[in-house]
Amino acid sequence: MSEFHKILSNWYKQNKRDLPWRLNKVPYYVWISEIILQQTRVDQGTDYFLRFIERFPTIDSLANSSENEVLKMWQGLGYYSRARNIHFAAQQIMNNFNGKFPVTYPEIRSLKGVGDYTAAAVASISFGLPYAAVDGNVYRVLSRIYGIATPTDSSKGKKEFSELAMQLLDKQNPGSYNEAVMEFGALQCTPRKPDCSVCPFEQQCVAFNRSEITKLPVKTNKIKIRHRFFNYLYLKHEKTIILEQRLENDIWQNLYQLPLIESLKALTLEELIVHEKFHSLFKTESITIESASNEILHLLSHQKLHVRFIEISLSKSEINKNWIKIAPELLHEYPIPKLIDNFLMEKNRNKME
DNA sequence: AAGGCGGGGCT
DNA sequence: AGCCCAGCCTT
Repeated sequence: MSEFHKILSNWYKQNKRDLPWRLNKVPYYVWISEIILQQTRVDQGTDYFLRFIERFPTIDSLANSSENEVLKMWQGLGYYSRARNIHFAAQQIMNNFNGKFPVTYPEIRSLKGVGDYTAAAVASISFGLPYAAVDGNVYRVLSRIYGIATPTDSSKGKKEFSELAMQLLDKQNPGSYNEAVMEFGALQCTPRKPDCSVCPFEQQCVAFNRSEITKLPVKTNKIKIRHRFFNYLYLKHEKTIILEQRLENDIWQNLYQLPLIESLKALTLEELIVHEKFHSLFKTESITIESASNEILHLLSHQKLHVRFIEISLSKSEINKNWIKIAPELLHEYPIPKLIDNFLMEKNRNKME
């Protein structure tokens, strides 16, 4: 056992967390946990994992559910393509692998939503196969200990780090090795303010010895924020409410929302009612706005949404084709962005009073 | 190679 | 306000 493995495994024994997907390494559970944890903190994903496997205990039950049901379990977690891909991949397993979770790296990698990282994680943790999982934690830990300044979001960097990770991999215990590096990155070698005074790698850590902890890892990517203006219509028709599905290739794809008028800038109510999209939604001109909320700012990683809710009473003749008319009691069946859900919950609560 | 995709926590 | 999180897919 190399010095690196010795230090790491010793640290892991003392600091390993009890996480639900570590109790039972069946591939289905490991797979679901890895998808949920993509770009998602353990604290945020844990409850989702427990609810997901309770609702869909087997690959078969997942494959035979509707996409709406799967998206509903994902509501509030973000990056919803993960849920759509999980659903699709469950059907891949039923159709291509006879309902048995695939047992080789290339087969696992062929599942929709499973990239190099997730394939390596599942293959090593569930099947003991010698593949190094390289995630954000691994980039950070290796870049610091070995003093590597190659940008982790470049193809050169991805290649360099994955090759180093494969060299370091403990091929006798690839699963626990991968888990240990990631756990070390998550708990000890943290992105900001790591407590290097209690780090077992303090002696050999290149970044620490050069006082370059805050400089590593290097990322070049700079994200640009796009501003968007959403005017949501809360249309009341007798006791029902109106939803529509977002089918565009955009945020919240396939989730449901209130009918939306997006504009290029913030609109006054006067500007809204003469807006082209507003007119195209309604057959008659006699629409009156009952009330409108102030602008709510909703922040996404790449977008800043300026959102307003417009309340309108509707006559029956004005139900649009693409609109779904539902009773409020059925809202729990529809996957809805958290932003919309919060608004509707608030409306419902007021009604109860 | 670059851009798009959520929501939340931390500094 | 900016960065990051057990990344992946599309163009």
